[in-house]
Amino acid sequence: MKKEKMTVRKLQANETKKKIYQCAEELFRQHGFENVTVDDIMNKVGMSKGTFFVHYASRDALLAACITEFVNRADTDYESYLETFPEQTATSDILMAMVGRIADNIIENVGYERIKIAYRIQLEKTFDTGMLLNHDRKIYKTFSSLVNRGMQTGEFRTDIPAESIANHLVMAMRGATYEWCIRYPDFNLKNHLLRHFQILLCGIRKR
Amino acid sequence: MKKEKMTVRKLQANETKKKIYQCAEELFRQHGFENVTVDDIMNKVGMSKGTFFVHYASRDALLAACITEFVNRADTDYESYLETFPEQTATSDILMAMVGRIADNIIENVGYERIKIAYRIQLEKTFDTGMLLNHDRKIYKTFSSLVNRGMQTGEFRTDIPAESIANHLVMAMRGATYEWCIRYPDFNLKNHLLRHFQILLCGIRKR
Amino acid sequence: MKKEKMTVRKLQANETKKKIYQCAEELFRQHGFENVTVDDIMNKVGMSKGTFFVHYASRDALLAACITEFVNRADTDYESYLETFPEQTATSDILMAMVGRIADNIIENVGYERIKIAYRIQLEKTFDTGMLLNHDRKIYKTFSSLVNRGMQTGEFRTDIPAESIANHLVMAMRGATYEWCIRYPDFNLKNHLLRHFQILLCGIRKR
Amino acid sequence: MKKEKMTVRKLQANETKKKIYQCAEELFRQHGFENVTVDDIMNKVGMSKGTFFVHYASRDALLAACITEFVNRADTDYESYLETFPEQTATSDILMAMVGRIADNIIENVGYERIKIAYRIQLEKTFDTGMLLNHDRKIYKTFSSLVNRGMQTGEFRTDIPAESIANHLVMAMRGATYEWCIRYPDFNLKNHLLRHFQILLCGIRKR
DNA sequence: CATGAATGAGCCTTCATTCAT
DNA sequence: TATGAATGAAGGCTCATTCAT
Repeated sequence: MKKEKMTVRKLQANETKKKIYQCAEELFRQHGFENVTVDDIMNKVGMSKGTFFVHYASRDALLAACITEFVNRADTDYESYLETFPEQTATSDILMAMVGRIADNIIENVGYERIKIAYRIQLEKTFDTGMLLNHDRKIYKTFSSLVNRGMQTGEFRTDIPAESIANHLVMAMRGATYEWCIRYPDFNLKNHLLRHFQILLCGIRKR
Repeated sequence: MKKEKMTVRKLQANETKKKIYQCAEELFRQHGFENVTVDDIMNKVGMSKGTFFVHYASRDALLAACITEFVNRADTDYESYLETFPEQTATSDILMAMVGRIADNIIENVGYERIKIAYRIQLEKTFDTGMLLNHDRKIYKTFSSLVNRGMQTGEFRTDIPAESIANHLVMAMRGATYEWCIRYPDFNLKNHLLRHFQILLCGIRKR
Repeated sequence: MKKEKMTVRKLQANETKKKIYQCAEELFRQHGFENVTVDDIMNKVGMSKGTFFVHYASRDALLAACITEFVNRADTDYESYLETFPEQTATSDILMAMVGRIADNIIENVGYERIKIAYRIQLEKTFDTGMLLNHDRKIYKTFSSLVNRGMQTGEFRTDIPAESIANHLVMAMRGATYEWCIRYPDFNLKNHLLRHFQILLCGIRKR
Repeated sequence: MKKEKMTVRKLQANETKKKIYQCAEELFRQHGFENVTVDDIMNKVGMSKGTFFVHYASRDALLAACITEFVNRADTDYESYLETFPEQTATSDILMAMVGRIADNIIENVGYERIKIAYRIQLEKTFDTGMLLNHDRKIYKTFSSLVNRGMQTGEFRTDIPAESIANHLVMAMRGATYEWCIRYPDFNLKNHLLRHFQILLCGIRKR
């Protein structure tokens, strides 16, 4: 009985915390990180400023929470996706499918504003940028194993180390994503990305 | 006589404005745009705060001036550089030389901090970002004409429009530069850029 | 049955109130009155903030309770101590023994931090300082009767009223205690006090 | 001409700073150090809060300035006063005159509220308490040399080191002053001090 | 043109207290 | 009784901008 009461209140509290988070996030996306004050957030939430500090130790704590969220959103498990392909599928095709899927994830799951913020933060380095770059290591590994597969099947050139090629691919991904951020909405991320990787693929193929 | 005095004053004024600009720019590079106050700037200049507003309408006006400068710095006339190559030079070689030159210009003339700021500003869009993207059109044209040349000499594939290829190349440049910004100093821009373009080149070449 | 429960609850409540008091007191001694918040206290107690206000009407109410406690601690019954001396003991000796005992009580029973707080509060007069000065009247009486005894036995001068001399002695006590507070720990209260009273004693003795 | 203008403005600025100081000081005396906010001060001054920070780096900076002032006020040069006495004057008389003069200085020049604050600060030790105790060293020396004189003229007992006696005297001064602070206005500092020193003097005299 | 004192809106944070559960 | 989420009034401090000199 006591426990239930506790749960009800905690539920409400969580609701509040979530609302703060959501309002903040929306404002961040609209106006950028540094241009949103605690006042702005709590005005939007419709509660008192003091309440903010009940749920977040500081403005920075909320920022950190946001960034963590962004990273998590981008952290789709691509590895498992790879296993869905029939064994005889050409590595190039897997690679292209992969790139398409990543693009979809970025566009739909992460979203333009969030990505933009993530890219800004990396340039500002106010926060531990390691998080974001670490995350990429997963992508590095994914690409790396993919390139290796292509080398073993004799599809890809072998004069450049697989790892190095993977680096180039990730860099290209990031480059296209950055381009999307600054050209939005006049830039179709998926299309450009696919075409770009087609060119890169030609450059990687054994001839 | 009155005129002379005016001239003297104007000269002094220009001197002052320039000094403000230089001090501000250095501070911006050191601490980032948002973290430098008018006080900081004028402390460094060694003049009073009021003087700042004599020469710049607002803090933002100075920022805008800075960005314009950054763009101009990057605006080396690469076209003329192209003409220095003997007529029979392979387009691939010219392209690679070109990329190397651009890298040198970015690294030495523009500099890491300035580039980083420019890239940040594009993401923040507090200012007219058009400037920066316009500037690139020059590079687009340069790459475009280069790709065209390669197509005419039969070196490059012709199934993709030259302009489109140029777009991919510029995007790759920007991607590598962004990577430099976030990985600095553990990332050799010129090396990576050249290797990356070698791969791209393979993807563009006729086979 | 209901009654028993009530008693149980009351006991628990008292327990809680006491715990709050003890934790608060320790924090006050460590960090000073103004630097301890209700949060700090209840954190140490390990209960919720709301509970504090169940037991104390306000933060100030707790402070008042503390001060009362301090006073009570200092309120050792010195009178009864006096009676332990053989009748023929010289008054000077009793006086000195008395002073030594008071010093011991201050040092060991009351303690440095508590005394310091008490002395500060008297200067701040945020609370009813009367309490503290009233308490002293007991000491006045003790000293007074002692001085009277000395006069009757012909040990002490009689040109100054006994009460007035007692006032001087208490003031000297307080002065030395204040000195202890501000020179702690480089000041041995008991030693200094005894030496000081030796001088005073010389000034009081009949010659 | 330019200089004069400068002077006029600086004069006004100094005026403002002084006004802030005076208003602050008055509020401090009325309500105690911690209970006065920058808002309070500037409300009284009748200028904007920002102006406060033009003249004082922080609230604490103002507090420090106040305390320094208090100390300076108490720092009357008693040494020179000593020299005004005819050579054959009895040391006891000089000592008593000295004490009277110190009392006058405390009462009239320093003032009740300021002394109270100084004594509180010593107990709080928020600030460098050294300042206040250092100042006393002057008094120590003054008393010390006076006691020495008394010993040399054979007026004072010599079984206690002059320095030690001086310590007792200063402590007594401080004790009486503290008493004044907490008993104000029902305590005549000068009278009590003189009577107290008369007793002490008896204790110090050779017999 | 240069100065720098004055401004005031704004910012993040703290904390005693209330109250529904 | 106990809880802890919510409150809101302060508090100290920053900073771009204005303006009289």
